[in-house]
Amino acid sequence: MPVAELLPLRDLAACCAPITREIISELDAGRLARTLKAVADPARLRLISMVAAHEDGEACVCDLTEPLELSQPTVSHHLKVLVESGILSRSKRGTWAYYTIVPGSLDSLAGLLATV
Amino acid sequence: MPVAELLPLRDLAACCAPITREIISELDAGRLARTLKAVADPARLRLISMVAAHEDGEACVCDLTEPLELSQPTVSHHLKVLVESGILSRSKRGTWAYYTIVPGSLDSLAGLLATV
DNA sequence: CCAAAACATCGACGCTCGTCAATGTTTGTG
DNA sequence: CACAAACATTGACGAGCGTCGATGTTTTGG
Repeated sequence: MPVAELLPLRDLAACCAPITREIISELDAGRLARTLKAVADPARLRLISMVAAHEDGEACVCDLTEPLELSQPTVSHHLKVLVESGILSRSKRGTWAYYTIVPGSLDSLAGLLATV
Repeated sequence: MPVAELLPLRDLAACCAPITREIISELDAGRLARTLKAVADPARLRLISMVAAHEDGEACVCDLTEPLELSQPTVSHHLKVLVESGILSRSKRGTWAYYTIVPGSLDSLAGLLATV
């Protein structure tokens, strides 16, 4: 089944204006909050940072578990949250799962927060 | 006692580079996550939006309780979280408490998320 | 076909968070 | 001074979240 069916971030960036332009609707507030919650975690922020800084902009779980000092299931859980939010994308090659930052996703999210 | 002693947002914007420039430290990740958590809530997003859209960019609790369909203590709680995060500021005039968006706060937060 | 490696999923446990009713505090008014 | 209005604070409850150990799934290698 295709992965890119519902990407909350893409929906938000396409439909919504920045927070301070007009009063955000109850529905959009809920969707934006869910995406922000995905980023509002120390472990997930570090994961994003580590994926971006890694070679070729992609990293597998084994690269991330040790420096994060978290168990492998926990890291997999966090990565899943980030993928479901449209911030990371997952591509499996062999036994390894490589994670990449979805281009423009963080900028879209930032754009919804910015005043201008 | 003075209020503007520890403003997490101001600290973060002053000390940290965007997430994707270099690997964020464990300490900075925790601080940035706390600030993001303050925004990652539907009610608080709508509060920010409503304060920004209100006349003169400021609003009191009585202006916000009814359209949010939340109790007054809950609204006060959310506003307190936003003030402690450095996103809103509170100024009391008479019996009323007026809330305003701290200039540049949202942009600083957005800047930490943006890729460029 | 069997064993090992790399992840994903599950179940469970504490802890935090959002919400409200009740109460406290401060300011203005008669 | 007494009363009302506007908020803030407290205490409590249920829901959600981060974490882990244990287990399941898939792929590679012999």
